[in-house]
Parts: sequence; structure tokens; C-alpha cells
Amino acid sequence: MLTIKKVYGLQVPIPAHPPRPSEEAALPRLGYLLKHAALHYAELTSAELAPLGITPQEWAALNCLDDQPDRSQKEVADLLGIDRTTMVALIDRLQTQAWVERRPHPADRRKNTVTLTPPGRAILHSGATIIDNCEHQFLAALGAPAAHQLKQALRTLITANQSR
Amino acid sequence: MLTIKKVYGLQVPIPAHPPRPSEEAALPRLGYLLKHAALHYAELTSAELAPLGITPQEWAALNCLDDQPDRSQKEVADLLGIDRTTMVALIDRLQTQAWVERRPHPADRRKNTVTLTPPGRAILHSGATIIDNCEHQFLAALGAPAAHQLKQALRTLITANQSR
DNA sequence: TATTGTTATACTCTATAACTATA
DNA sequence: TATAGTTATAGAGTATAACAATA
Repeated sequence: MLTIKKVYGLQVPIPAHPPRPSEEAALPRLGYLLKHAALHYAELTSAELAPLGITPQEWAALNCLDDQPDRSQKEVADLLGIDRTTMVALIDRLQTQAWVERRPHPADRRKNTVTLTPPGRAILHSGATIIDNCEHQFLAALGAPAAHQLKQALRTLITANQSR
Repeated sequence: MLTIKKVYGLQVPIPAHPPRPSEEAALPRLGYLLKHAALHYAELTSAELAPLGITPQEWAALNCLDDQPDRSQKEVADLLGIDRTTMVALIDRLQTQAWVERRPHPADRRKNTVTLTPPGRAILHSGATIIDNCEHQFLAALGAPAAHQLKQALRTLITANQSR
């Protein structure tokens, strides 16, 4: 049984004998497919990043800080889709590892800027290699064109269903 | 901000200006795509089923019981990917609504069989219509062939990454 | 010995409410 | 008045441990 927790309810029973990819009929429902693909992939990345002592979410936070430095906590929270109250503890953990620093925002003293440290940047880059590997490994069962189409289709769906 | 909780950490920052589907470069990472597609879809189904007083997970449990009646609690738990201890409360809720009945298993007195009642079957079928609608609506931004390819690709990935 | 259902308990991830400082 | 960071708290969804009944 999968050990990743707290992902939303299944939409469909798991067939006792999962249909082979070549079969046309009886595709499981979309909710089952999306949830389980996300679940398996989260497990993979979580396990692969574990030796670095970082979770996928923490790595994602570092990644936000890399592509545009000195974001506020609130900005990072919005990018990750979590509340600013939840962000506090996340940044606390990153700061404990000395991967980021909090500094008062020069122009707005309500804000903290969050900045990558050199060790933070190192972890980010090690993590990026691992994440890239995970993606390649996970998508290996599809050909490269199908993998690309999958990603494009997912992006289309996310954009089209944004408001929900 | 999405209200569905407890789905695993993001893999990637959300671009401030999400790329248009026509752009080739800078597709978000797989983890972000899978998580957010699953998240948006779970929100949709959850909202659409709410008037029936049933969650996607509860509906999925009823659905398991429909395609093969008189399963044990443990069997349903395994199909849903949750622990048998978690199943107890789920079945409790379904039983409170009089959608299922627990009966001692005739051949193995350690087990309960869980059986759909007529009202349970009615809710299951109303829910199925809603779920089918959700799927159609959610996939509307893709053409029918692309939607089918997406589902097939997801099934392939789940099968290929089963062990994780 | 192993399995099923059950209860008690605890963990993880997240949000809401309320506070302080600042805008 | 509104916003950023913070703290305390609560809730949802889940699992682990331990027990009784049964295999």
C-alpha cells in the first residue's frame, strides 16, 4: 500500500486485474488516474529527495527563490499554493538548515525577504538533478512524444479549470 | 486559493504568468502538473457531489460494492487504498445514511459483508451521473482524442510505476 | 499464528482567528 | 483600513498499536 497520505478520495475502485494499456475499454475514471499518478510520483520524488534531507515542498520553495531572489514569504506561499501561516514553519525549517535567510525588506518593513544561501543553492541544484531523474524515470513507459503530450495536456487542463 | 487540503508538496513554482498552451518551452515540472490537475479535479467532483451529501471517497466505496456485492470491509479498504482501520469510520458514515448494511460473513465470522441498500444504489447512480459530467466538463478543453490519450497515458504510468 | 473488525491514539498538512507591526 | 509575519488552535485524513474474536 502507498505510504503517502492525505490525498483526496478515490473516484473509482481499483480493478482486481488492472487492464493492460493495450485494452480499449474500461479505462478507470479520471479521478482515479489523476490521483494515483500524482500519488506514485509524489512517493518517488519524496523517496529520492529523502537522502538530501529535503521534502518536495521544501525543494519547491527553494526553487521559487532561485528563479527570482528576495521574494517575500507571502509571495512564495502564493506560488506554492499554501497559506502564509503555513509558510512560516516551512521557512523556519529551511532557515534551520541554513538554506535560506530572512532579512527585513528594505522598502517595506512588514515584509521579510527570503534569500537562498550558498548551501541552499547547492541543495537546490542537487535536488534539481534528482527531480529531473525522477521525471525521466517515471515517464519512461511512455515515449518521449507521448510524455510531452501528456505534460501539455495537463497544463491545458489546469489552465482551463483554473477558477475551480 | 484551492481549498482542498493535504495533497503532497509542489514540485515547482507556479509561473507568475502561466504559459499559454501554445508555447513550447518552460512546461512546469511533472509534479506540479499532476498535483494541480488532481487538485482541481478533486475540488470539482467534491463540489458537485456535495448536494448529494456524499464525498468522492464515499461514492467510490459504494461503487466498489456495486461491481461486486458483499465484499468485506478489508477488501473495500484495499480497493480504495486506505487502511482497514480507516475503513471502519467510512462504513459507519455510509451505514448511518442507510446506504449500506453490515452483515456477518456467512463463511468467515471474522468478516463483515458490506451490502448496498436500495437508497445506496440510488445515490450511487445519481453520483455516477454527476461524476461522468465532471469528467466531461473537466476534459472539455482537450479534444476527445486527446482526452482519451491522456487517460491512457496516465494508466500506463500507474501500471509502470506500480511498485513504488 | 494469522486475519478481521474495532478502538484509542498520534501524526501530517493545512487552514482560521487573532495579534503586532507597518503601510 | 489593509497587509505581512506570527502564534495558537482546530480540523481533515490518515496510520500504528493493541485487543477480542475467529480462522
